[in-house]
This record gives sequence, C-alpha cells and structure tokens, in this order.
Amino acid sequence: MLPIERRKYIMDKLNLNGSVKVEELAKEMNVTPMTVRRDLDKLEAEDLLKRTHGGAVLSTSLYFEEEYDVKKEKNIEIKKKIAQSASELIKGPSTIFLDAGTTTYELANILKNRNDLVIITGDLKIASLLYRTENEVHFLGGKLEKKTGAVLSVEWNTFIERINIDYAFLGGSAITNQYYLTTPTFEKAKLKSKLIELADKSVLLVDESKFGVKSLVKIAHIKDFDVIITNKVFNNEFMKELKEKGVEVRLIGG
Amino acid sequence: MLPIERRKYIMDKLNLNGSVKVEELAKEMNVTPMTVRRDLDKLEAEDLLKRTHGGAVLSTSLYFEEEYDVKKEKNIEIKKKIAQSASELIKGPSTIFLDAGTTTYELANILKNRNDLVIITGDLKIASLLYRTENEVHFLGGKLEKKTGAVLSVEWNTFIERINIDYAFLGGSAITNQYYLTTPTFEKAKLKSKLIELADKSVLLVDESKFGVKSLVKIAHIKDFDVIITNKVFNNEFMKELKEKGVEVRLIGG
DNA sequence: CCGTATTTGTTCATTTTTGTTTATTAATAT
DNA sequence: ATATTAATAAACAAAAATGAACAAATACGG
Repeated sequence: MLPIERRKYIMDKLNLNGSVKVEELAKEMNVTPMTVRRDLDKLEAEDLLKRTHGGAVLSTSLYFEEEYDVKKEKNIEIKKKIAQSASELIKGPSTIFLDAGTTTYELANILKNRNDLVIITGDLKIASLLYRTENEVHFLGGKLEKKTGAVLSVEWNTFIERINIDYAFLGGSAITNQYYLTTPTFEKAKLKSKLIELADKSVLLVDESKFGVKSLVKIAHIKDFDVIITNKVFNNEFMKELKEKGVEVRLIGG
Repeated sequence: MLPIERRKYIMDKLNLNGSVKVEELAKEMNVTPMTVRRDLDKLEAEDLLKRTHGGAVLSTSLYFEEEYDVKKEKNIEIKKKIAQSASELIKGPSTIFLDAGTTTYELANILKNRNDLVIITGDLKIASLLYRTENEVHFLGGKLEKKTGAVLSVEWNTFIERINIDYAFLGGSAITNQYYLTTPTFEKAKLKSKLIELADKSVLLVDESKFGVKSLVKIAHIKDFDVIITNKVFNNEFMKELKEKGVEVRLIGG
C-alpha cells in the first residue's frame, strides 16, 4: 500500500465514521502505529483532520474544543461591552424590544436587575432569564427554532403595531460590504424592518465579526438605525455620512 | 471510544435531555465513573455544562433552576405516574396541547424522547425543555406570569381555533366538590373550555390534592372530558355517571 | 550499480489517560 | 439534629499512547 493510498484510506474512513483510531488503522493497513501517527500528523498539517489521543477526528466534528471556544469567549467580552453600552441608553421606565441572539442575551443579563421595564422578546432564553424579575415580560409566540430557541410567527406584525416601543434592540448576523443588514428569512426581515420603523429609537448591536457577511434578505441599511453600537471602525467618509443622517455611533474599544 | 468522542457523546446527551448522570454515562460508555467525572470537569472548564452531584446539567442556567423547582413539588411521584399514563394515550404522530403546570411538565419530560409530535404550549419551562428535541414546538405568546412562567394572551383563541388538536392535556389546580374544574381568571377559563371543545380528545390530569378546592371561574365539569387520569377514588355512583357519559377514568395506584 | 533521500520500523523515555484505593464531602433518611 | 449512604476528590499505580532517536528497508537519480 502506497503512502498516498494509506492517507486516502484514512480520510475515507474518517469521512465515513467521523473518527479513526491509530491501532485500528495500523492493523487494517499492516503498518506500525508509528507510521499511522506520521500519516495523521501530515494530514493534520493539511488541516484535513484533528489529532487526538489514540486517533483523530474530523476537524468539523469537534464543535466544542478549545480553539473554537476561545474564539467564542473573546467575542463574549466584546458583546458584554456592547450590551453594557446599550443598557445605558435606557434611562427611565421604558418599553423595549429585545431581538433574539447572544448580544441581546447579554443585554438582558444586565437588565434583569432593573424593575421599570416592559420587555418584549421572541427569544426563549431571554424570556427564561427575565420572567422572574421585577420587569414585565411579554413573549411573542410561534414555532420554536430548534437550534436557537427563537420563535417567529406571521402574526407578530399585527401585535407589534399596536404597541409603543421606546427602544428596539436588534442584533445582526450579517452586514454586507454595502452596509445592509441581512437575514436568512423573509419573515425575520419583515419583522425587523417594522421594528426599526415603529420604535422610537432603533438600536443595532453588532460586533466586528458580523461585517462583510452576506445573508439572503435585506432588512435595512444600517444608517436607518438611530444608534449603532459596535467595535467596528468605519472609515471617515462613511462616518460623516452616518452623522449627516443623524445616526449615533457608539464605538466600543477592546 | 476516543476521549473526544466520549465528550461529544456527553454533550449530545446533555443537549437532548438537559441533564446527565455519572453512573449512567459510565455504563453507556464502558468506562469508570472517575473517567466520566474527569470528562465532565473538562467540559465544565469549557463552560459547556455545569456539574452537579451525580451528574451535570446544561450551563444555560435554565435547566438547573427548573430541576430544582420541580424537585420541590410535593406529589411528584404521583404526578410522574399520571404523566406516564397520559403519555401512553398518544400512540402515533399527533398534535397535542400541553397546559401549564407541574404534571404536564412531567408529561413533557417523557415526551422529549419522541420525534413524531407537534406540541403546543404556553408554559415557558415546558417549551424550554422541549425545543431541542425532534418534535415541533409552538409557543403561545403573551405576558409571562412571574411566578409560574406561563403565558396567556387574549389572542390565543383565534390561534387555537385554526389548529387541529388531537390531544389536549389539561392540568387542574382546583376541582370543587361538585366536580367542576375551576381557575382564577376568566381568560384561562375561556381558553381551557375552548380546548376541551376543540380537541379530539381532552385529557384531565389531576392528583388527589386538587379535589375539594375552589377557585373563581368555572371551566367545565370534569365529565366533559374524554379521559381523566387521577389517583383520586370516586364513589360508585359518580363512576357510573362518568361511564354513562363515555368518560374514561384511569386510576393511578400508589 | 552506487550513493542519497525518503520512508518505515524499533526501542525507549516521557506524557497522557485510565483505573483503584481511600479519605473527605455532600445528600438522604431517620 | 445524627446516622447512613452515596458521590467526590486526591493520590497513587497501571496501562496506553506518544515522540524522539536511531537503524533498517526501500525508492530513485545518476
């Protein structure tokens, strides 16, 4: 068996099972474990797999291991700062909308100590976090998204229209290079643009990582917001444009 | 099984069930409890779960609190038996409504292992428990009750009317000596009687402690239900009456 | 064919993982 | 409350996997 064949064999097995063991491969290919290890090292150098003790796994199937998680943690710090800044906008008793997402979850985490808010949300985790607090919490019904615990229903629009919302805090998962906020579904886009329209102040909470990403449906241009809280640094020209439009940009350091 | 696979197995099980036990995992993965504990410690260090005595729960504080809350309940053993009996009613793929309450929470706990249900509920804890499962979960929106995490909205009626519900599982907090199911608010009463009317089968889940208690608004007489699951022993005369009405009574021993 | 480069195997010290034992701690019932 | 049971953490031992160094085998170009 040629070295190339061995490596193909390893990758095939890996793709089939999600993981491989050194000892097993050694027996199957009639080589010593040392050779298998060297093969795995080479394949790892090519980013085709991730080595572990005793074997290897597909680099995609280790959704919880350190690299990914450290990265996630780093963003949490930024998100907390963005959330902190957002919370400072809400001076007195207010009715606010909290979009689904991790940044708004952090905001909810700060707001749970208050007692003068009416909070409307469609995020199950946010609702669970807040319902015991002194604030009044309204949950928008609908089908629960399995991955996120967020709900969305076509009936929201009529409900939303009847309420006076002081602040709508929206998160964003994808902002194009032309600074359009985008989202995967029409329903979500419709709701969010309605919120921007109806709320006294619409606030966009986005960390740097969301820029330059594209999703299917346009919600609005980010200059349609009243406030943008982010750690992304815009160029001078765009900043001037935002200022002319009356958009307040709060830049988070870190 | 590679260490990394073990940890993935643990996280998968955790995401499905909300909690895991050391002993169980040890048996399932053929390792000693000590190894499981070390795995759990590692995962906790990555903030993916929260350790407890004998196991672990998801770090999203939710489950931790819920389990704790439920444990405090008095008649939990009876409720589990009632829930078990109720679950046996649901043979194939069905659309069901789960009322808010601890008995229905126990039912949800059993149903989370299924994958052929559409579940409609207005109970935050039940929704949180079920939304990750293979079932489709719809949450009814509204203002969240601080004490219970249940929601209720005037708009439910129109929503409910448009859905075909196979089974409506209702709990009861107060059943008068004349066997009327009662509840504190008109809104709840209205919704529940509508559910009894609309569902193919309406099922009442009540333990003994709920009888002889009176609340403000009448929902229905218990003989309006199709099935009653309880550990309360009725006198012969009333049993005869129920039988004539075509009500199935499932008596839970213990 | 020879000499060189590459690959593979072997040995062994080191590291990692797992199991075992035991004292301590936490949960439970009495 | 206290006793009892179960779960845990710590320390140690055993097993498994690893990586480094070196030797042997193989491939390859001249």
